Amino acid sequence: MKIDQQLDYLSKGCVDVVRIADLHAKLERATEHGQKLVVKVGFDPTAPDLHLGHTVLFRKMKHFQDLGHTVVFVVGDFTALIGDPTGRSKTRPPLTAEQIAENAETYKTQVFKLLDRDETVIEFNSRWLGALASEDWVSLAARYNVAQMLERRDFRQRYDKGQPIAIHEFLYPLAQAYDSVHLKADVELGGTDQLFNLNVGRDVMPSFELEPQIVMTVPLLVGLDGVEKMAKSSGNYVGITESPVEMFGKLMSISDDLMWTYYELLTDDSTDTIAGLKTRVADGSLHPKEAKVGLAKRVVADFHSAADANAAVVEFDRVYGRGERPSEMPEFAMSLGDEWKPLNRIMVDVALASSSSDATRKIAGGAVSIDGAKVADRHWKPSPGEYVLQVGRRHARLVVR
RNA sequence: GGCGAGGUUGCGGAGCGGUCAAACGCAACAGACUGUAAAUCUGUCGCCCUAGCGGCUUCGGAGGUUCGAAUCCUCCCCUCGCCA
Repeated sequence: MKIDQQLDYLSKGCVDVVRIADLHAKLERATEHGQKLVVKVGFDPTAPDLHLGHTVLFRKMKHFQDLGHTVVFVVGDFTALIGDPTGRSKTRPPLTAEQIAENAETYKTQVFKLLDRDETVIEFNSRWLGALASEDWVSLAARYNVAQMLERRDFRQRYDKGQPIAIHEFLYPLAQAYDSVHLKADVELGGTDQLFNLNVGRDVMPSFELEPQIVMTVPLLVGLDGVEKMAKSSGNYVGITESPVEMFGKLMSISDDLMWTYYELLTDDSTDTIAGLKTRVADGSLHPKEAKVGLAKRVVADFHSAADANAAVVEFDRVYGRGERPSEMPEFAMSLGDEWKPLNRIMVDVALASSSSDATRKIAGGAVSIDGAKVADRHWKPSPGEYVLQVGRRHARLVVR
């Protein structure tokens, strides 16, 4: 691949690249001498609830791996003691060594769905940060100054408002920078919120007689609603351990506009390829739905398998295209011997309604059907057998004995 | 520390003694249309039941005045502006 193509591939979707010319030079040199770049990415060992948003960064790591570079996955077990002051001022509860190990393990299993296990180096920064002597910390701290620290937005704001900034908070960026020094990083990747921290590494490295690392940031992924950033708490996320069918369905529900962002951040397609698809959709030669199916299949295949993705397409088509029943639905059993339950209560049990009042409304609104036939009576009495309860397109199977 | 504004159903925001489960907008949910897209239109949007001009719990918290309070009084808690 030509250097320019490499640059294009590596910087696709990135918000910041500091600096692109330096990256160009490094790539050139690496190619010439057959060397690999050391690409470093740090992770807080907090409980990972991974969703597609996190994979944007993983994928960027993969891109470097695709071009033969070495990716170092740094678990910030030492820096976690400080707690990154970025963003909210919430103090994080300290993690035990077991928790850290466990979280790191979870990360790994998820991350290796995208990354090549054999080509990824995993490090814990306590290994070198924990070994620093007091003199080393003094020396490290001497390489940066307060004015530089205050360039960071949240430090600046707090300082201006007279809110406290604990001294140890300044150590976080420095420790992270030292990671880069220790690893002799060529590139450090992170989210846009990490820009300052990454730049500190860049600033400090020359004083250790190292070439400053290239800093690259990837954006936050917008959630399914197309508005808020993807977050579990907003309910607009796709968890990477979700089933193929769920994942596929969620991706099919995004807007056409959002699809392009997802193409950019969740696939390895080149910017040219994506631009091509966009043109074809615009001129009508490619149906937007097909473009979306393509996207959804790719994502499902990444976290499951191609076969799972194909099965998800078939299933999706059956349920939403032809309105047939899904092959799998949550199943619930009830026994007629139990206390009598009206339909609205059953719906709550079957998780098709949040309360019996809600269920009643849905029945009154004509949204509920049993075995495909609309029900208007909330006192529907089941007799032994198997039923498919439905609220809109949501299904549940009820087994009565 | 001083002065001022305010805390209402997911959010925003009306209401200022009864007819208030509380206007309106957004979000959400369901229906129509469709490509589970967008846009649009319709309905719903506290909880409970044997479903009724039904019962119960809500308007920061605790008391009180009233036949009756989200609305009035007292105390408390919290938030936000401005001045020190």
